[in-house]
Parts: sequence; structure tokens; C-alpha cells
Amino acid sequence: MSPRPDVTEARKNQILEAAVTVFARLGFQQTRMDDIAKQAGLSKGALYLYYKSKDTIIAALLKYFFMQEFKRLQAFVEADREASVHDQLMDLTRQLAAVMHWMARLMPIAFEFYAIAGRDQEVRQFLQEYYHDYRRELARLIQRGIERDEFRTIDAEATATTLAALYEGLALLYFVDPEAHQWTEQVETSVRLLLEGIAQHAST
Amino acid sequence: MSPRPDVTEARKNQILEAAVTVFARLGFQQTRMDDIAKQAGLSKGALYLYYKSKDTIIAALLKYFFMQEFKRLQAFVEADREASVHDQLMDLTRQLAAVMHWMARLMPIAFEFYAIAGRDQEVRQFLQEYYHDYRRELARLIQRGIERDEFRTIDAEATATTLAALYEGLALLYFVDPEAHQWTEQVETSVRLLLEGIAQHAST
Amino acid sequence: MSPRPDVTEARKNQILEAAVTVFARLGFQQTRMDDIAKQAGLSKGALYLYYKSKDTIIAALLKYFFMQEFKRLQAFVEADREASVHDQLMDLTRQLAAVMHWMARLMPIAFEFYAIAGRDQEVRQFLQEYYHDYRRELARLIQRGIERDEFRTIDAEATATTLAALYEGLALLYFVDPEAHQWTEQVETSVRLLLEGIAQHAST
Amino acid sequence: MSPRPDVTEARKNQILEAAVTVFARLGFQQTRMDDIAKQAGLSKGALYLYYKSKDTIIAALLKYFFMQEFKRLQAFVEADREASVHDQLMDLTRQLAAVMHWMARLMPIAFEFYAIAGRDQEVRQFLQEYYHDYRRELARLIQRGIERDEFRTIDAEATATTLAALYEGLALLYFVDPEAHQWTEQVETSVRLLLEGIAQHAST
DNA sequence: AATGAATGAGTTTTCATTCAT
DNA sequence: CATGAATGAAAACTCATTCAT
Repeated sequence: MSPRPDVTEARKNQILEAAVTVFARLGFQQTRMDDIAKQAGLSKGALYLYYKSKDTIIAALLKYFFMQEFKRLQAFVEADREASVHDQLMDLTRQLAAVMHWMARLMPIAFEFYAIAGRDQEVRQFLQEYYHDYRRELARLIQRGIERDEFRTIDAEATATTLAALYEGLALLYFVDPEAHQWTEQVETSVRLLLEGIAQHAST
Repeated sequence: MSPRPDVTEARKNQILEAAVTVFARLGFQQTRMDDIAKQAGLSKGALYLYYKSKDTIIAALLKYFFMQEFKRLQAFVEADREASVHDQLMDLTRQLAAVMHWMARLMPIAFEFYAIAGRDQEVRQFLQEYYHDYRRELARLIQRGIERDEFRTIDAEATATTLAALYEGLALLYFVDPEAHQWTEQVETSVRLLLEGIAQHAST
Repeated sequence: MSPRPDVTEARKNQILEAAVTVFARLGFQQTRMDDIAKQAGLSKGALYLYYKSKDTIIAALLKYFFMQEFKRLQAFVEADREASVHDQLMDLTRQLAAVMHWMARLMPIAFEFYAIAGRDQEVRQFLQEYYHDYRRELARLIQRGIERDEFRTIDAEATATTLAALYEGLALLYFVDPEAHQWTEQVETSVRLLLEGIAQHAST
Repeated sequence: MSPRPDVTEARKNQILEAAVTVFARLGFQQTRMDDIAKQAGLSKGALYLYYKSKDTIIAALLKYFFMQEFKRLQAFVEADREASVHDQLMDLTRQLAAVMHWMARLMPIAFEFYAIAGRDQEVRQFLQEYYHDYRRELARLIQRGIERDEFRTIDAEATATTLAALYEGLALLYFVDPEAHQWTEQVETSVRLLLEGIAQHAST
């Protein structure tokens, strides 16, 4: 309605993206409002027009950050693919391996959020929901595999949790030491071991 | 005989233990030197008699913290047990599940260290060595399983990495949402799935 | 035309002048940043916008302080006066006597700089240059007196040094005990004694 | 009387001498009680058995420091010499030049005392007495010169002040830049100029 | 008398936040 | 809307002084 289109949303994202970049490099604490402002190409004052405080930026980032991650998974699962679930999961895995290097740059942010979750109820709750949804999507996929007789009659939920844990753990290990292994292969091998544990003997 | 025995070692540990407690609750940044001092039952000045700075305490904590963790694993692996490797790993897993609640309290510290590793070469290197050693111990155990024909001829290294990742991931998920599952069972189920993936068919 | 003119230079001087006042009263060490801020009519934080640290203020003050002093002398010497050099030096002396009371207030600052010169190469070097220039100006004047046959053929440099030493010493004695003498007369008498020592007999 | 001789005086001097050394190098403020203790070969606690506080040490030093200086002059003047006063003063001057290098090391302490005098009545008063006595001794000598007809009928007091100022000023200039001149000659030249100003024509 | 571990008040410096322009 | 100069609360760290041994 207003003659000028609402620039607010754009600015808020501009700030969040700047924040991601700087936070990833310096951490929440070491990052100055000036750093974010400079990275966003705005003045320090402008930040406060869009976010009430540094903490508000961090809180908004929490959602922005994990939302993006979740959408990737969801998009994958919702694509009603014709391939076997086994192949779909290997696809998902390969995709993960492919973006690992890029993700590692952002992982310090995730770790800081995990650390904060230990003392902040709201952050913890958000992460709980995130992981709940994340596992639900995986479980849905695995359930499909059971129904198609690709997998044994296992607990889809528990298996999804296992897979999610494996992904998280591999990402952590990769982050700590990207040179330690041929991670692309390692990730595939890890998931293949798991899939063999849940496969019908026929598939072995 | 000497009038005053050297209390330096004792004090340093006293401070580190206090630091663990407070850091876990408040995080590195939110924790004031006064908080550590109070928790240790010392004055702020006394802290500086034993550690040059807050950062020095954190650096000392890094070693103290992961060393303890590693010793637990090492003690387990070195015990030359007669049980099957499968049973040993399930034992290790159950032990992990048993201390998970206790560990979760300390995980924020670990997460902060991971976050710092992203920007501090020394911390990163320390963690690399830690995980390297950690995986090596697990690989040793798994290799034993292969030699005893319990497991298929798999890559012991890659499998150890998988197991380590699984442990880390499960600990993370537990930390975020301790109520989400019957974690004791979940952890066992997860590892059992993996073990089935690597077992000789005879064991299925 | 620009909305806000650059106040940096003004602020820096404002701070230096405040610093002179407070340092003279309390000394470098006893002076709190808050004292300078209050004296300057600024906040403590503002000080740090213009000077990196307390030491930076002190360093800037060193130059500001002695520069002013030197300019006074230089202005005097450069004025190509027609009076005899003897009369010019007596003029300079009377001028010194006149501002002595005002200078005494600032002398604690000078003394602190001298003390620091004992352990700081940069400060020492600055003072060396200051006194070098100071003596050179006096020597120039005295040389003029020799050329005009007012003075005997003496070493102008050595005499300038003598005069400078006399000035410094008298200022010191005045500072320590302003009531001890009729200083205005004392200073004139002292310099007159010296001038008689260097005068051609004709002037006796 | 007591079986053990009183060690208190010895200890107090031991501490003062240590203090002189360290203060000269580091300044009053930068010097830690630990530095003095170490230099004196005592423990920090021991210092407090003999001096109530750091300030008490500094206060005691003030007396110790200038007293030594004064004794040197007094010893010189009291020696009822047969030489002409002119020669005696030149002797005194040469003696000054000879110890200048050694004195320079201690001058930072003197400067700190001068600076403190600006804000501490007690210190100022002590210095006033010191310089009063100092000038009186010189005046006594000069008066002798007048009585012996070596000097013109000048104001002995004012001349003593002039000479004292000259000494102080030369010491200051030497301290700031020991390489600037052949100071030994400079000092003699300076005083000779003055003496020529006060001499009877006969002696010129 | 002597020690040196412990104390805690005091100071510099930083930086999120505000607000006059 | 946007700016960036100014604010001042907060915290790491120091070191003179104390006191149990």
C-alpha cells in the first residue's frame, strides 16, 4: 500500500546475513555491533531500528539458522521420489557430505546455540522442536522403507534418531578435523553400515 | 617437616573444579572471576596466584575436561576382557547411557570449546588429537572383533569413526531434549543397529 | 554545509587542557580517567574515542606541554628587536619572572616527565630535542650580542647552556619555595650577575 | 644493653638502600613492594616489620636522600680551607662535575619528590628546609669571599641562590642529555662565568 | 623475627545502547 | 529513516597490606 515497498524485511535479513558471517568468524561475544553494522553496510544506529538489541539479533538468528537447515531436509523428504528409500537416504547422505565444508563454517554458531540452550529455556525449547521435527521427517522416510519391505520391522522413530545422531556426530567430527579422513567416503560408509543393520536380509 | 606443604597443585585443581561448575552453569563469557572464586572458596586475587588470567583457566580446563573423558574410555578398552567384543561395546554403550545425565550438565562447556575451535588454532589442534586418540581406541577394540571373527572384514577405522560420531550425536540429542525418549533404551538400540550392520551373518 | 563539523581536533585539545589541569594537581598516577573526563566536561568513554589510553594522553601531553614553552621563547628570539642584546635578555628574564607563578602550577608535570625520562627512551629523546632547540635559540641571541661587541668573545653555546641551566634552576627553587625570596628581583639579579660576567668592560 | 645488638637500624637502612635502587629504576609507582623486598634480600612481610607502608618508606627515603646530599656540601664548606674562596668554589664545582654521572642515576627519585612537593605540604616543607640550608651554606662561603675582598660587595644570599640554581639546572640538563656536551668543562665554564660576574676587577 | 599465601578495594578499559542532528 | 558521537555500567586484573604459621 505504501508508495515505497516495505524495506523492513529486506533490512532485517540483510542484518541477519551479516550477523551470520561475523558471528561465525568471531563468536557471539567477540562480535561487536559495529562489526555487524560494517558487514551489513549500515550504521550502528540502523541496527537498532530493526532489532531491539544484540540479543534480539541472536534470537532471530536462531530461527533463521535452523529454519534453513530444516527446509533442506523437508524439501528432500517431500519430494515423492520413486527411488528406493535406501537410495533416497544415500542420496540425502551424499548431499550432506557435499555441503559439509560449507556448513562447517557456520557450525561455531550452532555450538554457541547448544551452549546457550544449557542455560536458556527458550533456546532449549526451540532446539527441541527443531530436532523433533527433524526426526519426524526422517522417521517418515524410514517408515516408508518399512512399508515397502526394504527394511526390517524396526522402530522407525528410534532409527530416525539414530540416523540424526549419526549425521550430527559426523558433522562435529568433520568440523573438528576436516583433514582426518576422506569424509565424503566416510559419511557414506557410516550410513551404509547403519542401513545394512536395518535392511532385510534380501538386500544384503 | 616443612612448615607449609606446597598447596599449588591442590589449589589449581580446586580452581578448575570450581570453574567447571560455574562455566557449565553460566558459560565462559557470563562467568565472572568472582563467581569462580566464590565457588572455589577463595578470593579473586588467589585465582591470579595460580592462573595468569581467565583465559589461562579456560585453557587449563580444556585439557582437564577432555582428559578425564578420554581416561574413561581408555580404562575401558585396556581392560583385557574375555567377553565378546560385541558385548564389550554394548557394555561401553550402557556405561555411556548411565553417565549421560551427569555429562549433559558439562556439555555446554564442550560446546563452547567446539565453538572456540572454529577460531583458535590451538584449541582446534587439541580437539583433533583428542578425537584422534578416541577413535584409535575404539578402532583397536573393533579390530579385535574382526580378528575374532565376530565382525565382518570391515574398515575398523571407519567403523570406529562411525561409532564415535554416533556417541557424540546421541549425547547432543540427549542434551537438547532429555525427555524426548527413553534414552537409555535409545542408545542401546542405536548401537545395536550399527553392530548388526557389521556383524557376521551368524550373529544376526 | 556538512551537518556535523569535525570536532576531533577541538576535543583532543579540550582533553589535553583538562589533563594538564588535573595532572598538575594530582600527578599522573593519582589522576583517574574520570577526573580528566569530569574536568573536560566529557564522559569517561569519550576520552577513549580520542585517545587510546591514559598513556596516550600523557604522551600527547608531553609534546603539547613543552611545545608551548618553546614557542614562547622562539617568538621572543625571532622578534628582531633593536634593543641591545643585554636589554633583550633582561626582558626575557623579566618575562620569565612574570609567568613564574603561573608556571609553578605546571611544574609537577614537568618533573614527572623528567622522572619518566630516566626510564623511557622516547621521553628522554623528546626532552633532549627540546633542550637542544631551547639552547640553540638562546645561543643565537648571545651570538648576536658577541657580534655587536656587547659581550666578550665567549663560547655562545656554553653561555646559552649556562643561561638555560640558570633559568631551570631558578624555576625549580621558586617552585619549591615561592616565599623564600623576592623572586622577581632574585631572577633579575641572578641573570645580571651572569651578564656582568660576559660583558665587555665598557659595560661594567 | 640487649645481648643482641639492635638490628633495626641496620635493617631499615638495608631497606632504604634497596628502595633507592629500585625506585631509581622503576619510579615510585611502578615499584612493587616485592621488588624492594627482593632487592633487599628480605621477604615482603619483613618490610612491614620496619616500615608501616610503602609511603612510609618513601617518606623515610626523602630524608635519607637529601640528607646525604647536604652532608657532602656541609663537609666541604666547614673544612676551613686556606685557598681563595674562588678556588674553593671551583673545587666544589669540579667535585659536582665528578659525581654527576653517579647522581644522574638517582635524579628520577629527586624529580618524583619535586613532583610530590606540588601536592604534599610535608614534602614541600622538607625540601624548603633542605634548599634553605643548602643556600645558607653557600652564602656563608660567598660572604667569606666578600670579606676577603675577593668578590665585590654583592648580596651573598642572592648570589648563593644563583649558584644553587645553576648547579640544579646543570644537573638537570646533564641528566636529560649526558652526551650533549663535554659536561665537565661546561660546568666549570658556567661557574667561572658567574664568578667573573662577581669578582673584583682586580681578579679579572 | 620472618615468611609468603591470601585478600579485596580500586582502576583502566570496553562496548551495547541512546539520541541529537 | 539514518547516523555516529557520547554515555556509563560492568569486569578483568593488580598489588599494598595482613596474618597464620
